[in-house]
Amino acid sequence: MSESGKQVGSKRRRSTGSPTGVARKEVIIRAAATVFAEKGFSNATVRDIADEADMLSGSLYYYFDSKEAMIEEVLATYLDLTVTGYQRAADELENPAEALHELISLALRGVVQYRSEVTILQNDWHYIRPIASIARRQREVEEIWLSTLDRGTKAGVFRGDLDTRMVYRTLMGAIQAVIRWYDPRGKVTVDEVIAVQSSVLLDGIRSPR
Amino acid sequence: MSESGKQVGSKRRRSTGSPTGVARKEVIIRAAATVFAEKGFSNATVRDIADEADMLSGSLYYYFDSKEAMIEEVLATYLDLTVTGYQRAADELENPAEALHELISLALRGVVQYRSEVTILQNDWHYIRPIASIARRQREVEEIWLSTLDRGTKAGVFRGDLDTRMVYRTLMGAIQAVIRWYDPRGKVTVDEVIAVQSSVLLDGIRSPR
DNA sequence: TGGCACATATCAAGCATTTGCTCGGATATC
DNA sequence: GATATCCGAGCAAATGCTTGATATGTGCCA
Repeated sequence: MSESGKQVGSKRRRSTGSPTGVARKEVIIRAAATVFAEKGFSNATVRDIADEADMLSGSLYYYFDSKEAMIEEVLATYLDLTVTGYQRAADELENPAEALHELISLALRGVVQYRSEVTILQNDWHYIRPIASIARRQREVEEIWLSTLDRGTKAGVFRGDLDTRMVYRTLMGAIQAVIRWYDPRGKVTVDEVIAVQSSVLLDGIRSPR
Repeated sequence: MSESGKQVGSKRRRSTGSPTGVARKEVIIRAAATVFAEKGFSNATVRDIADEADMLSGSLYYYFDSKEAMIEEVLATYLDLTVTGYQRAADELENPAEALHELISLALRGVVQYRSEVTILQNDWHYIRPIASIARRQREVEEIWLSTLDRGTKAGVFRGDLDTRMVYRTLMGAIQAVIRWYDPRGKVTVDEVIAVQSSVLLDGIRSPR
């Protein structure tokens, strides 16, 4: 928020080749994401972030109003992508089981791809919860999942004896916890994780034949 | 660590009635647990803890060497109770499905009962991971669960096509996430949560008949 | 019983460091 | 020369922890 017209210089490039304008801001955001994920929000210093972005801490404040404004922008992009991704999947797939499988798959790929963002979102939940713009988007996510689950229950594909919201939270808990143990450099592939989790979770809520 | 003979005064009680010795230490530990859970480790100040324990920050250092020593003791008790509880359940119940059901149930009750400790364990995982004594106990927990799962797989009760460790982490993720949404003052009882989660998770890994 | 030495427990004050953030000025680009 | 960008220095507040003094209750011996 409170962006002005400073993007004017975004297309310029100084002879040294170091980024300016929007590009520089992106560098800072990436640096902040890395540092926040590594040390946690309140333990990461603006000096750490500046180091990672190859500048001095004072210079950060040319682009951001505060440390908190940085975390907000770090998470905004990820949440936007997530919401629109879920929305499309839920809209396009009529079969509720297929839709849910796709949601689970998308969620897991997101967790792996946006490792820093998800880590921050979990570890610094206390800090983040009060930020309205982020809470709103998480509510949107919840609604998409809930409606998919409800759709499946009404269609008789999913068991009807379970509280939908509780099921949602159970699924999300299992999925998001992946961030704490999955090692992208290890032997296990994302697809294997998707296979195991969607298998366990889907079988757990499917109607008994 | 490095306790001397200061427990001599544990049974004493000064005329004011304020606790001393071991009792006072317990008060501080409870205060620290509350504050750490509320604000996160690095954001909680020793002055916050002292306030909660009705004393001045300097006095804390009569009982503890450092702020980090406090979080260590806060978690030690909870982890001890958890490990022994799991161990007994796994030993006593021969039927793997029953044993796993009991483990899930114990875990969920623990999450609700030791809310502060579990919250800390999750939010400040970065701080805590390096603490050897805690990492060791968490490994013990993992082993108990894994052996129960393996037992069930060998007995044909649980599906054999899933990586056991991945299943364990999926279950644990779902269970521990409960801390973020369960409200003990709400309408939902712990038993209902146990019912839903054990139902979903157990059905998810049970062998198809 | 009274009084004294002692260990326990807490305070009050403050020190050194770290932290988020500010600001005037330098530098480069057009 | 104007604009965009970044530096360098530093300030005010907060934080973990230390320290010397002080109070409080206990055991002991005359």
